[in-house]
Amino acid sequence: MARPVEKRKFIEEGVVRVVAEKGLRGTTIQDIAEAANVSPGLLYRYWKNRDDLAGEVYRTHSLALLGQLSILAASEHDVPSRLRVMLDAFLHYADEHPILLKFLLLSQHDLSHNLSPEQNVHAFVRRLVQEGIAEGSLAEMDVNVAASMLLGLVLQPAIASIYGQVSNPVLEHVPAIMRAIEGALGRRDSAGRQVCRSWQSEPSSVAR
Amino acid sequence: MARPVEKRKFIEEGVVRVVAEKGLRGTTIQDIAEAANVSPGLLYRYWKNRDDLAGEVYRTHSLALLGQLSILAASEHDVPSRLRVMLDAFLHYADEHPILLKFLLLSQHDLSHNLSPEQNVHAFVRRLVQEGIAEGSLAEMDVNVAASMLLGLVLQPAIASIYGQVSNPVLEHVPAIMRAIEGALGRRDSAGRQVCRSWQSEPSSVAR
DNA sequence: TGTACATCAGTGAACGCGCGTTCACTGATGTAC
DNA sequence: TGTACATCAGTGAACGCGCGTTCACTGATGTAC
Repeated sequence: MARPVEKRKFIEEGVVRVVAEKGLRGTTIQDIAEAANVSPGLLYRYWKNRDDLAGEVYRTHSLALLGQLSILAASEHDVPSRLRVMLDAFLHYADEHPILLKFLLLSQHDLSHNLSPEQNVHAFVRRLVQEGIAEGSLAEMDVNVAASMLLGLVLQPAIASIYGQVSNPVLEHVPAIMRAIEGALGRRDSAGRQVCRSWQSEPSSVAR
Repeated sequence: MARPVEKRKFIEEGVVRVVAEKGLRGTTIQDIAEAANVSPGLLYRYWKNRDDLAGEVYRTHSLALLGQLSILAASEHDVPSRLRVMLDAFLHYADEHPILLKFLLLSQHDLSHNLSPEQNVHAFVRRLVQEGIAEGSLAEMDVNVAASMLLGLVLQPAIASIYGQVSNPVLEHVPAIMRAIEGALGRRDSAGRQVCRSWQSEPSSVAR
């Protein structure tokens, strides 16, 4: 047992599982070591302490997810289409990696300081809302309120699915959530009809 | 220093402040004792331990808030009106008791087992959605998904305001959030026009 | 190919601090007579 | 009204367990010659 084995990854995977279950402050070094099948001492070869470990893992997965969503968004040409591909990818992620998502959502308060202000989720969504208002697909309103509502509309169903309050796979609820987003934020004319045609179009390429 | 002083209440208030800041597992008995200006030992006269104390306080405030919202809802005769008075009261609460709300939201994962299943927030909102669909003011859709979206639409702006991402007072955003709720969940006819008139009416009695 | 040594991922016993919890004690107030 | 005693909210020193962290050690693999 030496060079060939990479137990570092076991630890990175273990901490996600334990923290998702017990919360960061509720998990001990022993818990992590046991979950990773590793001696407690090994942790300190790679990280300064538990917060350092959890922070790095949180940062890595957050940026990976946000980066993936950014790339998908960049290939679409209006905000409704971007929202659709991102929603699709996010709920796909929620179905595939429920424990990882639980880790990310539960640890936000303790670990989000590991992300720089520009990497902040709220700021990311706000930029999207600003673009939507500028291009005329979203109704004019307070961008911060709109961003938080959009976030809530997407995150809460994902959270509910983690707690078994919503049926799996969540991916099946994309159409319902997409309609709700359109209704909540989409621009309408004085007769109450939707203004931007791209809300209706089918997804161009759905990642499954 | 004896009978006349009721330090029990200092502790109940102190634990809210500290847990809102550090999270339940991150706060020590010492922290609570200091915040309440009380000796650590006193805690054990009234509660079995920290979780017992926090659980009781969580339960009390959750039920008080939910009870208050229920009473307000009961005096309105359709779901849109009920949603409006509840939204108004909830955001008023968020403005008046931001630390208490932070405590309740942050401790959900650790403490919500202190509420019985019927006292669960998701179940509460789901019942409301079911009524709305039955009376025709809400569009027909999966009640669990609808309940979680409704919750997200309201909770996320409140959370954002706690973190300073949305301007205070949040109460000012009631009209914007109400419009979003209507758009996201309200029933529409085939022409896309709203069906239920009560979405438009002004609040009957706004608690300020 | 064999030998001697270096490297370094990984171990786990040991340490000591910080924390939750206990409990003998204090002293102000209430009460009996 | 005064005295003696009971009550009980509140204290804080002391204890001991559990936890984070350290570090001397192991042994498999790599490398030099």
